[in-house]
Amino acid sequence: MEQIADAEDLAQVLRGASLRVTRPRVALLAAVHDHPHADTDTLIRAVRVALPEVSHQAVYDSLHALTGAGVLRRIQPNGSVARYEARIDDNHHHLVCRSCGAIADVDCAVGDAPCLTAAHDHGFAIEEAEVIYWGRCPTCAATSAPTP
Amino acid sequence: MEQIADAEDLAQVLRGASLRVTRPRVALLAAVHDHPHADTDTLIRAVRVALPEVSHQAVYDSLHALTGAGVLRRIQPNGSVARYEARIDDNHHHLVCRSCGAIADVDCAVGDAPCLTAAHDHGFAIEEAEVIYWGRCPTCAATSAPTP
DNA sequence: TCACCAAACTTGATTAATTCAAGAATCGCC
DNA sequence: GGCGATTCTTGAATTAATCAAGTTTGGTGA
Repeated sequence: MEQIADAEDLAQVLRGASLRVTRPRVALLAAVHDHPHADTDTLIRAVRVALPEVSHQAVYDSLHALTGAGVLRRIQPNGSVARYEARIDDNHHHLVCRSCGAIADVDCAVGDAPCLTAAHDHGFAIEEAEVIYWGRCPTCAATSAPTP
Repeated sequence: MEQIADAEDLAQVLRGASLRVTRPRVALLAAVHDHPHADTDTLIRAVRVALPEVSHQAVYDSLHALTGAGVLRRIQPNGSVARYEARIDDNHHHLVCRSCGAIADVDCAVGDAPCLTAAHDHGFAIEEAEVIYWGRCPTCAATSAPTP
């Protein structure tokens, strides 16, 4: 549970996004940095280590505010609950383990804004491509079970 | 609400996947063919047009069975509920509208099993790549609102 | 430094999607 | 046609997330 960035840095991130700096938000940002790809429940618990009295609603509100401002990114692989990550402005994608649900980051192979060209865009104005690689993490791949 | 494939064809699909052929399952398969990318609630309603007495649980069970057998594919773009599609064995991806949630299919630009090479796989055994293109559908793009 | 006010937070209830569980009905095989 | 396992019905329970009303707090301008 180490603090990767100090409170003042995180406050700057919030100010930079025109968001008010509150204790719950700073604690939440720290929690997301500490627990990449964590779900909401994990984040609530992590925030409460620093601020025991924070309500779950404050965390939900903050997650929405920070996600809306582009400070956090929400991801939600197929049967999973919502998870959040401190979004760096790179264009990275995710590896998800079918067995244990572990998530890892992968840089995009093609470039900075790749995959943005679909074969046939049906008239859609495409803004972003999200890629999820499904497979088995090293630990689960080593386990006997061939395919769960 | 036209039947795209007749009941016997759908029954064959089920038998081919070693699944028992039941009225709810056949009706569900037909419903998924008729309503591509529909959510569970829509499918329950569609199934009940043909079989009014079907329980929601039967639909949930059938969706799990057919998804597990590879006859259907479950997709769930970021804040959306689960949606299902009759999975043809091609490797196609999805266009999702950020405004209205509309989903369209896109063939994969790169080939049959593309994108399967990530820059750095972290030791994962990658089996499949899922791509979601986020943007705005023609209708929503035409609407004044620049970004919702 | 102080006071104000909108934004953010607390508290507590509510919704929506999905799952769990026990017993009845049905499918496929013999 | 009858048997046994699977599937379906019924109804309750869980979980994630949202809604709503009232209180507190951060930031701005006096």
